[in-house]
Amino acid sequence: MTASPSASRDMASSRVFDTLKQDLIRGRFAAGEKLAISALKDHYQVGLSPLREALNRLAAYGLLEQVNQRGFRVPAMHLEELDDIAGLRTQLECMALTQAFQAGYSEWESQVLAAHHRLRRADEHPERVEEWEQAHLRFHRALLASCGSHWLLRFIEQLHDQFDRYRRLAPPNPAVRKVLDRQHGELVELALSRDIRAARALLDDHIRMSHSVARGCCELPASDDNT
Amino acid sequence: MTASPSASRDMASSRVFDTLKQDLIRGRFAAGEKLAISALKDHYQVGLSPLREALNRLAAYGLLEQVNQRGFRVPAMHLEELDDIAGLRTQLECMALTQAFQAGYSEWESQVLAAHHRLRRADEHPERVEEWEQAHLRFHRALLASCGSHWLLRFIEQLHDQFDRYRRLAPPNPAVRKVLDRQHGELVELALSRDIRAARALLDDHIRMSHSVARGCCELPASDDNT
DNA sequence: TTGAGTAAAAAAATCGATTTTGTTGAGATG
DNA sequence: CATCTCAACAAAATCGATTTTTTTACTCAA
Repeated sequence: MTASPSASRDMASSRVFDTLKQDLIRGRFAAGEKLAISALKDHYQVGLSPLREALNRLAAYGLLEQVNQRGFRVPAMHLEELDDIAGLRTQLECMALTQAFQAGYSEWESQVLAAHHRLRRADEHPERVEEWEQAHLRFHRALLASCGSHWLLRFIEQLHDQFDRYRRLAPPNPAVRKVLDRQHGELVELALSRDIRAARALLDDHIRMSHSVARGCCELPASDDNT
Repeated sequence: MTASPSASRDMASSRVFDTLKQDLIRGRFAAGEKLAISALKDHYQVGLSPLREALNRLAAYGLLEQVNQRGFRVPAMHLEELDDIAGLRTQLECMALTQAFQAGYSEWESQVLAAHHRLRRADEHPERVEEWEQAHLRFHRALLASCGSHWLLRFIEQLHDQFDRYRRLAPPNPAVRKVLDRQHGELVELALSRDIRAARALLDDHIRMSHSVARGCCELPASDDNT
């Protein structure tokens, strides 16, 4: 789940890194907001050192900004940046998809099918949003997993997190969700039949649709409020 | 120069981040080596907290590995990974180059010319290796700077650092250096004439050449020694 | 009223010490 | 002789307190 630190459930800094990361992606903090370190310390029940280490990791990961001598703040959100993220994500995922189709064998197919099954299961309980989100993330991960490039997967993961930060601003939309879900199923079929061209086009559409949904909600939130 | 923390010359943690980052890229530590934190503390003349914060950032950046409850270690180096890095770097830089050519205007052209001039100047003093390295990095940065994608540039920078970690293992080779230098000049010309196709091919060659040089030295160092 | 200067308060960064965890090796046991 | 246990040690992670820097609040002069 975490990007960089081959995480450990035993370290306070890793624990707070994971939860803070999720909270940032879920939009629990306002864009541009300055983080009050001592408040976080109380909220997450950790000491200063592990908290600061987690904040440093998140800043290096791009989910926080660290400024000179005045702490950490949540990055502002701009329509422009969303477009950048979505466009690059499309390119990198299509690249990875192509390689995954070329390199993937039966183990990969099994993992994709399994992940898709879990995603459909999660679909049956629309109220458990976080479970669906996790299954969704894992499905897309499984789809590209066999691409063979550690670094490409790493960047895609990072972009996905950034993208979700925008996408999560949008309210749930059952109609859109239904379309996206159908696309997931089609992606699985195209993966099994190794139809690269069609799969790339579909993945492109898939991201484009989430993109336009997120785009609709991006202008609303203030881009630079301070606290 | 640094990737994530909009750096400040005033923070101990940022200072040690920068120097440690350079030392890692320059290969001052053996691949796979476990870092002795208290030794680093003495060597870099900082306290534990800023040092640990820097280590955490470097781990999130991918220049260190953090393991459970046993500190930090320098990532092992594998031929396989070098190929991954080089391949992805080629793709991303070609992508950025194309966009840069489309979007770049006179200010960009000026910056490219200026950076190239500084690189040629640095060439005149082969003994000042670090100056050349910096000028080289800045030249490539200037070439892609106008591509318009913050995230693409960020990933390229990260890959460049990873690539250099391998490339720096190779001993200086004046013959290769001469070819690479000529290519820099040609890239400038192609940038000014906006010859995208030729420039992409040349950039591909350029990276491929560094890649093969680095490749020659990658099998020698032990891939997983512990301390 | 505004603006520069300054002192008090708040926040961030850092330090030193403590706690926790992992590692090593001697001795006991099968 | 191999393996297991457990104490002693070393290292990492964390805590609490201190130092440094920024921000705020206030005074006084233009």
